[in-house]
Amino acid sequence: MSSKKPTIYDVSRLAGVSIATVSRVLNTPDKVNPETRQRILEAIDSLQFMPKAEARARALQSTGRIGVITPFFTAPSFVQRLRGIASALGREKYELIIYTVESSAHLQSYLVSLPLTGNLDGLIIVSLAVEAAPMRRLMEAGIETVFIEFPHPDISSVQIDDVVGGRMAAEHLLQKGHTRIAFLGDTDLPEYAMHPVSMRLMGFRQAMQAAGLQIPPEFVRLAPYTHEKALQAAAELLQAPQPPTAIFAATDFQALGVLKAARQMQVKVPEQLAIIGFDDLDMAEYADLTTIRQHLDESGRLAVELLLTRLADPSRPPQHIHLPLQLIQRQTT
Amino acid sequence: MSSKKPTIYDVSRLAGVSIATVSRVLNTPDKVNPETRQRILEAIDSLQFMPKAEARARALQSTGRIGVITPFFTAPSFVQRLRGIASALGREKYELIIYTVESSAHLQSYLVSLPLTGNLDGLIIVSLAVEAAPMRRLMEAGIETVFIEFPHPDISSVQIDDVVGGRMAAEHLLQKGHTRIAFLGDTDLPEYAMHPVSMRLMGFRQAMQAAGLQIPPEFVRLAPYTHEKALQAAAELLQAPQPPTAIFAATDFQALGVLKAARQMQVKVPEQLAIIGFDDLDMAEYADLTTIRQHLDESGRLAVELLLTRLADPSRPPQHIHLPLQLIQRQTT
DNA sequence: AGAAAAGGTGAAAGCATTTTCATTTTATGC
DNA sequence: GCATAAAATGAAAATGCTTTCACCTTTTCT
Repeated sequence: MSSKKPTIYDVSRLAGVSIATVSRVLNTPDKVNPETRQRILEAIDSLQFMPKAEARARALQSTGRIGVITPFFTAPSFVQRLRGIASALGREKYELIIYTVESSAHLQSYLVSLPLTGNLDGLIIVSLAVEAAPMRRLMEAGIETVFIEFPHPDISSVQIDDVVGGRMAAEHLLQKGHTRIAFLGDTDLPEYAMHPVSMRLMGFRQAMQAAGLQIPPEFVRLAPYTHEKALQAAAELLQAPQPPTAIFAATDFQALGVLKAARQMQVKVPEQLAIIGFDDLDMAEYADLTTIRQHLDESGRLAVELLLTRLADPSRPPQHIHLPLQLIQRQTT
Repeated sequence: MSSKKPTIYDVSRLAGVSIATVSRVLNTPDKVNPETRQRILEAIDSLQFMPKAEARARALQSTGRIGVITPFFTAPSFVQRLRGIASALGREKYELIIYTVESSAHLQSYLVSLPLTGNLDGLIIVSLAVEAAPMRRLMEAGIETVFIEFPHPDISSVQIDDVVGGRMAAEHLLQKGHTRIAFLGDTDLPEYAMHPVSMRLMGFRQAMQAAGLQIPPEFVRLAPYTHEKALQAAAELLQAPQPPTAIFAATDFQALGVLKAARQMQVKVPEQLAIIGFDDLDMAEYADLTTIRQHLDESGRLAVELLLTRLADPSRPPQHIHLPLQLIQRQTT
């Protein structure tokens, strides 16, 4: 019932001595009279007293803590990464602490305080750009760090090549005979986060160029990362006088919006409109969406493994894992 | 060179500010002028200043840690709850620590160690059954606890009434004129976790009974929690000589499998087959699935609020919030 | 322009414990 | 007995940090 944590003062009061004596019982027991000591020990027991700060400091010192800094996870792709991380960390003796970031200032504040007061053994930073100075502090504080989706020469990372992915998607559509291909990306590019979508667009552009094709400017659409907006953008594309015959959506989540638009407009997929996504979310399989798989779960798992390796043996050099991309052909192309 | 460990005072002197400002740079960096902050950070770097965990713990009365114990989150519903929790906790000064549980023993081990070494201020336990003894220990350790989906008189909780939800789903289908209604639930009922699906089935049964209808035994199907298995179970139902005209899937995730089966078998939804799900996951909206919304994000958010309220004022009595369910009518019924 | 709100900062009051130092009590030697 | 060393204890200072409060600047609004 009484949830108040007892302090050394409570003990001293109960035992009828000063706090100094209580402290001595704890630290230098032989310096206090056996009878007094006994009385104080009883008081300690009956109050369930535990010198908290110390216990905490000690616990935090050695106990393994691994932090994950991630953009606030509305996007399913972050969730799937997190799932990979959690599953890899599951049986380890490490605690998993989640820091969600929702603004650049927020990220900065974490980067300032975590190395110093975070008590972390390791840190995984997902899809966020970190500047040189905070990074140096991280390293000096002895926190092993792994980036996901952010390359840095001195820090281990797990990356995918979004440019190649964009190219793969485009080449797949080209190979199916499409020439009028539109691109749908998202606009949610907070300045503090990576924006892989731009890279995918770049790859898409490269492939189109290589095939000698122009992309009409109105075929490159950006919409906020919601189903409705994606749906709306797709609808506008399809209502144009010369609509595209294929759409490359830079994220599966948006591809689903496109699919829904096609359904609503009675546009047959893939006959009248081919759709390809990117990510291979869980839902992509359900929706039979052709997509570029980037194995999100795996990226999280690998990040944890990189971290654990380095924690076990800090002399190991940083590694940079490039996760392969894979075209998953389903029903929408 | 200099042997003494630098303290916050050294930093403040070097940076020409008060110790308060240095402390703020560490704890609430956005509350200090960028230029000042920069100067202080430089001082910190040049002195290799490292705040002492013990002193910090002392000044900081609360440890600022909130744990979440959740079954290992493959299921999207857990993820959405977690999202609610993370978002509610976002700006608070609490750390969010995730403990994923994958077996009964695992859960027990957490319940044993967390009260002692966890250093937690609060704990949210999601969809897990906790016995009396471990719970007592939790309370004695002074860890405020909130349950999601597990009722207990002395502990705050956020619950939904799955029986009512099952009834709502059934009544909706009945009202649409269906009489041959099948039920599809999942079989993943680890002994340590709650199994709301059984409750939903119970509600479903009640409503059918109230309408004077029998449920043929073969119309109650259980399948593992994957798309494929749900799809397969649905296919079997639909291939029966007298197939159901409606299916109530106990989770949206499985409802999507049913939808896919219908699509593959060219069964028209909702004309030939009505489908209703449960949860209202993000995907439900995309799939235009009629479902019972249980507002998963909200349940996480509420749990955090309950916890914070009690942490702020432990004398507040435990609350039990019953989250209302809501029928979301979309295109599949 | 002046008033009100917001932003930034330092002085000082905690926080729970250890440690120093002075004081009281007890034991010891002659 | 009586000084005197030794032992036991408490008051208070110190620890290194956070946080509140009040004050002083800016900015914003009217």
